[in-house]
Amino acid sequence: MELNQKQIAILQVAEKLFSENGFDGTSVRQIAKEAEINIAMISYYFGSKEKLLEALLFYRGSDFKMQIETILYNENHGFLETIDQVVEMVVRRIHNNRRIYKIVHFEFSNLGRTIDFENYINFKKQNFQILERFIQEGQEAGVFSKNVNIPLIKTTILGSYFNLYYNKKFFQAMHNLQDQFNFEEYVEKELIPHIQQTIKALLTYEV
Amino acid sequence: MELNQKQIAILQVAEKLFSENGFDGTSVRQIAKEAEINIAMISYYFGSKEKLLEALLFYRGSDFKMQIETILYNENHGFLETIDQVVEMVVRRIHNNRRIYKIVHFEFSNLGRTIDFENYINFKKQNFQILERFIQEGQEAGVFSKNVNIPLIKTTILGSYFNLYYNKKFFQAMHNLQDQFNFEEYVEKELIPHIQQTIKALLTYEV
DNA sequence: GTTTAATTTAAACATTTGTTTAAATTTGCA
DNA sequence: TGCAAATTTAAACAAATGTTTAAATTAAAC
Repeated sequence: MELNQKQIAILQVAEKLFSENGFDGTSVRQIAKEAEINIAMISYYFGSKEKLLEALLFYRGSDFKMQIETILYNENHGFLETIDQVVEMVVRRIHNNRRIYKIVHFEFSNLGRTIDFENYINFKKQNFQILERFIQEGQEAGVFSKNVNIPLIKTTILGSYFNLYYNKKFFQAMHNLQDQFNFEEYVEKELIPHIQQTIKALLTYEV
Repeated sequence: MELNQKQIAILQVAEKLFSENGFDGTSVRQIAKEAEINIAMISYYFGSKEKLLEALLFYRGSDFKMQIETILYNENHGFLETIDQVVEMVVRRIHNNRRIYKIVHFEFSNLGRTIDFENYINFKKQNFQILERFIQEGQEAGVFSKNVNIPLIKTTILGSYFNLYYNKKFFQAMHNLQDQFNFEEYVEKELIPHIQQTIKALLTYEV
């Protein structure tokens, strides 16, 4: 599907509004107003509101292409240093794509709404396999513990990020962080080091 | 606020539907139909749809009372075994309350919708402080590493659970788990041990 | 410059939305 | 039993929803 500049502008507005207010909490009139277009343009370009969401997922799907391979096969460093780099990169990437992740989590985590996710899953599968192979190499090299659930390692990395993101408001209030809590700064200075430390600990922990 | 049986039944239906379809994706007619009541009963009992949500959060808030204290101060066991028990209990508890957590995550993670969360935050704060004190004791006993971000430990535990929950469909497809993937079983047999292992590793990891 | 296609517009559409009304029914109590 | 309060009902309300229409405007092609 070819997208012109106007279509991309609409998708970006839709992504913002869907992630802030949900799919059902966003009206096509809101999107049209914020994107400064006529309501009918949404049907004209995308067919319907549902198809607009599909187009958005497809559009962002191509953004998911990741540079993990270049880090993993630039093997000048040790396994533990490489893990640090991978965690840093993964967290920054999901932070950049947090809106579309939120949409996916909330609109598709139940069985109700269904669209074709084959591309999405295939892409994630590829990414995962690269990480899986790296951890296995570390295990064979005797650096990483063998008794770990590799799929759940990614779950823990992403989960730590998103649970902070989804509870941002409460986290700040709970831990008496300064009023003008800077989420991005906290991610860089606290969350990324925490996850790095956690994953390294797990991968070197002998039971 | 006193709630009779009929009101509680309505709240439970609302909780199910809100968590499956979101607040805006659920109509009062759906709730009324599934709860087998007349639409007007929602206004009659709760005032409005928004106030129904507030009542639900308040109702579930009292469920959040947790039994962590009884585990932590039954100090027959070592610190590491106690951590295992705490993780197990926390995960099971959020699993039981997963619907209301999802509602909170998605309806309140952005600044748009706001209601009074003081009770919710105060309660979570109390829970957190119990855990915090326990970890500090472990640190003073020389069992736990001192270089950890305690607030983020809870973030990692909850995040691991919810990221699996929100990606259930994809996780299953990605890792070629059997078709009749049993989420509850996977939580018990794989996720809980994984998180236990992760937290113990982190708390004993020396940098 | 004319004609054809693509884009943009305002208006209208049928539904669905949350809420209210006023009458009917049930319940609790003297 | 009689009466007042609480509950339940069907119907109606205005407002908002996603989508379509047909005309108007702009861009592209010849």
